[in-house]
Amino acid sequence: MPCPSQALELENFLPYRLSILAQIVSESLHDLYADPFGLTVTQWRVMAALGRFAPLTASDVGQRIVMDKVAVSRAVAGLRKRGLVERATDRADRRRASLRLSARGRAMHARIVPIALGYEERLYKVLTAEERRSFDALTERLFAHAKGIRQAG
Amino acid sequence: MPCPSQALELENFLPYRLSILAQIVSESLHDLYADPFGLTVTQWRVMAALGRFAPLTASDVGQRIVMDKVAVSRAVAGLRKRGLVERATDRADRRRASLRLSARGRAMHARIVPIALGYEERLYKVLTAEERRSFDALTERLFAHAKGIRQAG
DNA sequence: GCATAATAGTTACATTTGAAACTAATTCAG
DNA sequence: CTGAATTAGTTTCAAATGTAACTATTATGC
Repeated sequence: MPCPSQALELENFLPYRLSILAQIVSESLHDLYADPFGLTVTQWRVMAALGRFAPLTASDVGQRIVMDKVAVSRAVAGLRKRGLVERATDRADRRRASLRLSARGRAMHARIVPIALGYEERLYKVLTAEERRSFDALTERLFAHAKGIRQAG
Repeated sequence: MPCPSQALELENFLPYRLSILAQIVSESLHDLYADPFGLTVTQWRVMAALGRFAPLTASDVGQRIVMDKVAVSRAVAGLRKRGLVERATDRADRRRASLRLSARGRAMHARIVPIALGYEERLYKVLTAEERRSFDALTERLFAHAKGIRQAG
């Protein structure tokens, strides 16, 4: 074998494995809230961010959920049209506007959260408590490291 | 507290964490091959599948890389236009066509594989060998379980 | 102060993606 | 056999997405 550069075994290749795992989890969860609540994945994430940290500006939301400002803007537009999110222009800096869930938005959020946590719990059932902690710690480290690598180039 | 349904802490929520981890890893890798080779993520995955398992039909490819047939069809069309993939209609069943990398495709594949494996190795450096095995085993179990949950409904 | 640059957010356009309809070939039921 | 049902793969049309341009407002340099 002249050039024994290892073969790429797709099924064992970390980026690929992470991608399909994240995909099936995200789609499974979406199956649970898409139909009853009519939310896209991005809309739900914006609601989740506001449910936890409101009030936030659109930029804050984007930072929290790692989503660019255009995507946030569109998700918020859709949520406002349905009366789920309220916006208040900042008096001091009128470029900014703080966002928060409306009463309706909070009510919907409160109904989705147990569904989301229930799914997560169901998923975690395949791991022991210790494995679960271990997995969380490992993903955390991988994430931090991946960010570092990316910036370093 | 009347309804103590735990709060959803987005930053600790498994589906969310997996999603952003997979995203940054996939994008980082894409940064490495997009510019020099002009491939999309889906095109690269098709090449990787063919590089490892050819010949495959389009359906086979879709199964391997968890991608629907429309996406495979489009990726293959692009790769064929660039002379990276060859198609041969099956004599026995003329609906099918087996796909494989062309000589050019193999050459490009051979140049990308070390880059991809190098990135993976770099990413894994933040884990010990044992942590790495552990992480692989845990993702494998989570993936199998997520598939099971999804089908069960 | 006033022109310039920077920031928050939206809009417009082009590309990508996904769902459904479609074509072509094969299988199956009677 | 013959017509309905299946399967492989492509095309079509609508929706989602990303990039870049744009508006409005605030900060900065001189």
